Amino acid sequence: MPTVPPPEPSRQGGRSATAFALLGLLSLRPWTTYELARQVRRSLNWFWPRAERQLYDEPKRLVAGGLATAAKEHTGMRPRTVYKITPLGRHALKRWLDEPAAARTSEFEAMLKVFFADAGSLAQLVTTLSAIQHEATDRLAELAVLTGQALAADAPFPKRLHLGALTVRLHVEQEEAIARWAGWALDQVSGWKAADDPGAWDYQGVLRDLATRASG
Amino acid sequence: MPTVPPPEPSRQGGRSATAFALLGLLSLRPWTTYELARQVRRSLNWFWPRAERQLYDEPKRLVAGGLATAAKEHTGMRPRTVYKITPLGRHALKRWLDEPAAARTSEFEAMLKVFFADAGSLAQLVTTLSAIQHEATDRLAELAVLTGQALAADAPFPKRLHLGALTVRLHVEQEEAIARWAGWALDQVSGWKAADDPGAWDYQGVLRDLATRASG
DNA sequence: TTCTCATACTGCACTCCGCAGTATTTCCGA
DNA sequence: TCGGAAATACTGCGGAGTGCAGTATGAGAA
Repeated sequence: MPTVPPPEPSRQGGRSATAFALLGLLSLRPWTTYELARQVRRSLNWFWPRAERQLYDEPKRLVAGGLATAAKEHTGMRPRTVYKITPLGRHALKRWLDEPAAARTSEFEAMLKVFFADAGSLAQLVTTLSAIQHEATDRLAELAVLTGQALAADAPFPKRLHLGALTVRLHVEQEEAIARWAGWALDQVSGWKAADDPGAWDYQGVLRDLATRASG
Repeated sequence: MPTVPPPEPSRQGGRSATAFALLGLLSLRPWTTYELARQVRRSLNWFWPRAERQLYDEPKRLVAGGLATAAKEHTGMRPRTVYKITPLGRHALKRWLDEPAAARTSEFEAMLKVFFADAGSLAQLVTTLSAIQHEATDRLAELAVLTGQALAADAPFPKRLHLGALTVRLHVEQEEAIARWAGWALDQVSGWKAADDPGAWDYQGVLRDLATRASG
């Protein structure tokens, strides 16, 4: 038996997940690029963050592939482009749902600083941990606002709230987990002598606990 | 008075966080690029994933900036490069710890599929949720192995285990949170009529609950 | 009427990635 | 002891994605 060459599935016609993210939004209604950018920032940013710059290029590729159409419109002298999904686009979207998704990845520079904290001072470590905690509580506040808006009577897509409820719940739990962890970590390091000297802190006990939790 | 030009702090001499990730490893001991790549895969991959390709280019930039030195060695005919941190490199690493870290971001394509699940079938949604759950439990198993290895008597950096304990604990809790969420989500959708029709499911109740949790 | 903010983009340089390609060495089993 | 697989040790290329700067017009508020 050969050892695992399952070659990373090479997506739907070679299109990126970003393409399908935008196609997904286009399946709800037509948008201008600017609106698309705002919507990505509001919702998709939580699990598929992309720079605004990208959001001006990607729809052009969708049009080139026949998954969307572009209509040039005007607001006075100012031109704008409105994108609309095609039947081919809807079909591609459905098929994309069947393909295995890429593995989750996250970039967390602050954890890099925690991991290499022994190159600096205990004060630096405490500052980094506090910043992590702040970021998490800020995001929780943002999620609260978002959820409130979604519940308002004039919210944009009432027929899709069930999916919003699923996704938002994950993000709230993630942020809660991070905030809790940061609080715990701050508590633990308060007993350390230095960033490279945990004093009497029982890290072995913590690790043993994690080893069993993770395998159970 | 001008409005907000606090220009994003433009990292330590314009170097990327990836540069400091490798510099952090080099602060522990000298490594060859290949070893560096393996170590990044084993540890940093959890919070700072980078492709192997990148890890062959980045050390060259460190050398160009005087933060590391490169020594050409040989294993028989096969050449290899060993990188070593310089005093300037250690200094830069310390100063990097003082700068605010970039915001956390995560790419989670499967959640994109959950969010746009109403473009497809309920079966597709269930498959996606199961895959998410599997990925989380796989990672928990991986973390258990890693933790076990770290506790072994001949583990590589015994003086740094306290930092490992902090970081691993976050990852375990994150994966647990995702696995729990996926289980809950599978349970909820089992009562749905279709991906675009949640039947009698009380998503409003879920959202109201989240709104208060997130703001509390 | 002036100023600010929102709208609506493009170009450029750079980082980073995936893939393919090219060697050599080491190890393990037949 | 010989052969093949896996580990070691890289480079080149094209494309995705980013951040920043730059260029307009329109709408609303002071």
